[in-house]
Amino acid sequence: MPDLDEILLNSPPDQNGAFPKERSVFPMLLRRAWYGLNQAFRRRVAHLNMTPDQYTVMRTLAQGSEEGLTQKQLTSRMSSDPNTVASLLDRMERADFIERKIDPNDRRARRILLKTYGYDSFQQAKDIAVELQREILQSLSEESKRLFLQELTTIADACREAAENSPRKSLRKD
Amino acid sequence: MPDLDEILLNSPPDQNGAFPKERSVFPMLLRRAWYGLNQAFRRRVAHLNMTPDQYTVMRTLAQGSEEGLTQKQLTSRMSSDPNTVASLLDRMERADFIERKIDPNDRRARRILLKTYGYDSFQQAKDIAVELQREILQSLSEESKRLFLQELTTIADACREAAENSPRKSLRKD
DNA sequence: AAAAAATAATACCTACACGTAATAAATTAG
DNA sequence: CTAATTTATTACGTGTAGGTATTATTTTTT
Repeated sequence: MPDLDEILLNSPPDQNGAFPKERSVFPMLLRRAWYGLNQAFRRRVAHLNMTPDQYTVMRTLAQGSEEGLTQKQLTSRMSSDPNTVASLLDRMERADFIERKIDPNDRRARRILLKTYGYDSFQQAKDIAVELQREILQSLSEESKRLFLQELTTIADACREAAENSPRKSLRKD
Repeated sequence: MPDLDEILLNSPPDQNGAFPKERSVFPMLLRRAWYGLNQAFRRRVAHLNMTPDQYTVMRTLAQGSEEGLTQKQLTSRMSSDPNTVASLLDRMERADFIERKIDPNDRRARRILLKTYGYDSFQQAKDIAVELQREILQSLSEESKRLFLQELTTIADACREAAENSPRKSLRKD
């Protein structure tokens, strides 16, 4: 007795009436893609003593303004969470990748800056990231790739949207 | 000075010559989609005292055979890792969702079975999962949805492939 | 301008990802 | 048939996701 998801989304049963062994349901596919991508990248940059998420921070910083980004800005640009970003930055500070400076305009905020060592490590990791991305996207034709990235943009926005419309507990102020 | 990824993958600059604020690079999009999906689902099933990954376990078990699955099988079907699955199952056992029985044919292996409470919780979560999925995929036309799931299957496989071709450290036996 | 509300970050907690090493049972080799 | 090897799981460590509560500073209200 297949579930609803299967009826909605799965590939049709094969000649034996069995469903293909790897479920083609959307969350499962996204899971496979995300974990696969991360595992590949984690292994390829391990020698730089850097993790995939730390690379994401550096990449975001490198694209940010000269005066650095606040943790708030980082959190938003990375589609992440303030708690996660804070502990990520703790480790990156200890690793000498970045430094935190208090924002002169708002002393609650900290501006995050890439240090020289961080920037150099980032440059090396970037080549690896670009190559990995190329390898993976190569599995689609030029046309499919274009469509896929477009559709994925729509889906990513819909996921964000769904998250925002699913309140944490209660947003009521009693 | 935009990086290579931008040249390869980003949307073109807007009228002011600036790149759109949300990067359209593949890993960033995948990140947004995955975290958004999980956050939405986590919040919607929080009242069932269940996490997204625990749901994935239950879903996989519910689709498995009558005699349950071994942790090895679970790990593979979830595209996960033996360590992660072991600790996930520890918590689910304590929560009374599942039970572990030693496989009579291979006493190294444990067969995981959904308990009644787990099955009932799963049934409730499933409706929420199906609805969420519907909401998200609704953002694409029928045709785009079909194409997208097809392309995502290809990409997910390519990611898995890349991970497997990126060895952990050395696989040489000296 | 003092009190109240909002905001940036942290502290602390549980859950998960995944690496290395250990353990135990099954399989294979000599 | 015992020894070496492979295999399923666990033990333990570090890093990330994200929840609630607290702290420090701004901004708003009266």
